[in-house]
Amino acid sequence: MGDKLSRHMTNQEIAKTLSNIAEYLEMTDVPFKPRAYVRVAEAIAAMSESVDRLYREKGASALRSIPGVGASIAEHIKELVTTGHLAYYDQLKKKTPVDLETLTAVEGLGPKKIKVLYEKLRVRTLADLERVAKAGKIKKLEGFGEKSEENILKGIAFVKSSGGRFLLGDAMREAKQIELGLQKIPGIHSFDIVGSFRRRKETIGDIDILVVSDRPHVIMEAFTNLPNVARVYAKGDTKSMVRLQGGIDADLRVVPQESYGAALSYFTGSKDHNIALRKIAIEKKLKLNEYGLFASDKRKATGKMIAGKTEEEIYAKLGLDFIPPELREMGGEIEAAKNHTLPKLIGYEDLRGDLQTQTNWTDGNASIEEMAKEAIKRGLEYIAITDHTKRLAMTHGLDARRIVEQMKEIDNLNATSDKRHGKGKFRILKGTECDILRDGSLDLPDEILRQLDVVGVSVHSLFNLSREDQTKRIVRAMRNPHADILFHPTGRLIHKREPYAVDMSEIIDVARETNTVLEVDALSERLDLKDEHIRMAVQKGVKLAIDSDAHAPSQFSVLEFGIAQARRGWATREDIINTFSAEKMLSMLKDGR
DNA sequence: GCCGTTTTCGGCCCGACTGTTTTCAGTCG
Repeated sequence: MGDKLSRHMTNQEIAKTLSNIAEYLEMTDVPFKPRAYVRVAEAIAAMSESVDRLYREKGASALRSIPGVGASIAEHIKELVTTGHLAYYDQLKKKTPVDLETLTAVEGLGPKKIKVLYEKLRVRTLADLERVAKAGKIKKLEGFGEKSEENILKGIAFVKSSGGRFLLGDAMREAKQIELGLQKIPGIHSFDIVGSFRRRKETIGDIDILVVSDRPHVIMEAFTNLPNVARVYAKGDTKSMVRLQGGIDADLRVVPQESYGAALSYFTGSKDHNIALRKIAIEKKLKLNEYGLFASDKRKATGKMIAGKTEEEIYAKLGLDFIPPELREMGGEIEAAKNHTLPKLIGYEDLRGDLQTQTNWTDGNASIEEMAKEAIKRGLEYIAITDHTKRLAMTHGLDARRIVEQMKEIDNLNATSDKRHGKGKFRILKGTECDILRDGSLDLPDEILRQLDVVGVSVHSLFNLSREDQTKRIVRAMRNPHADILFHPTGRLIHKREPYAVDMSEIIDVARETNTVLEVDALSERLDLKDEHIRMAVQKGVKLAIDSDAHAPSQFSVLEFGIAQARRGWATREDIINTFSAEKMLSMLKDGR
């Protein structure tokens, strides 16, 4: 237990505490303070180096180098990482002891309304909220009404429907922690995260881990004592189950080397995919389970083992091409594997550029140059700078005058980097994330759009137009001769907001007709397009782009989620325009320069 | 609470939309 008390605090945890403080301060109506906390929370969440470590190694003064951190927030962070608590925060919590995170997850509920609900109706949890809403007590409150109560009930239903599932990105962070913890243990031959995580589903119920080792006891001991384990449900000889600090459950199983492939396949699923594999085995007079592929022998419990060490040999013995985990969802992959018609999926190393990034010209937190440097570090050849436009006032969106200025800066940066690296090394592309206005017109004039390399268009307002109006609006934007890419086409936020009502098959048809690229926004709360829409687009020959939507250098890492999503949509390298060189990619866009 | 080619105070990304109102507060982006 000793090392659990002094365990390091992650940036996410610090950021969450600070943003909760901001919400509590909103309740008290103090001006500007909340913004100060939110600003720091965002900066910390986007940092790649650990704030905890920064403090431990360089002291409190180093904390001041984080943008937005002054004397008092530095003190708070210090207290938080050294004691695990923050008295100031505890005080605020005590005053309004509500489950902020779940209540704010309800669309339309913010700190002010939560405060009223607590003070008038003692609402602390989602269950309390549902009870008073159903009892018709909310509509009687001042400032609320019939409609608010209805919307709250709808919001509760949506929050509940996420049913304890976690975003792939959050699961990935936890998985990496576990991997780091286990890496140090001697006797681990291999370590895989299996289940829906390995299939890269957009949300994950729990983290299933498969370890090959001859020393299962050591593994069990080490796993259940990892610093980010909050509680242990079960600890056996070959299987343990725990709850992690972040709230996700994780199961770990140890298998022997000879069963590795069979176990990998079995625990990766999907369940229906496994059933289909077992049926094929039975047709071939074989038996498949988590220990291997066996000759069925009616007299004995198990016959001779035919395969099991690797997944590849199991698929081969069943007469199937290897099926990548992302496709194991019973979407026709078995037939395709039988007929040797599986697509050659885009690979995790195939992206050469990123076509949506924001900078400190609007709501990003790094300069164009810093974003470019990080992209270079990650092996990309180009990025498009696509800051917001003026309609998105909150981001200080660019108008025609400022975007012209930005273009000049990009020209300068490209020119100086040409001198440093030689021509054709890395290219910063001029772009925009141009708002689609109510009527489908765009937030920048055509003569500006014409000068940009990459024009992304997207919806950030009026999410509740009718399906017909929303579709019409987006289609009109796509028909603009300069609109190259439709960014995050459905606007959904997983667990937070439904996609807006829009006819995706019409959008895909219009994309095809107008040569508009559809984006796969890789942010793990967006993953927009969804896998099924990617597949529809690919089938119709519509081109896609996989973008990070990065607002900070560390956020390029989400690209892997976008690639995963594209793979789940059966996309190949050729379907994705930013797998090509900058020149080739640009030639594929509408203006085709 | 933070910050400064506007340094020790006085500003702080702010407009659109919704549902409540009957002139506005809260939320979202």
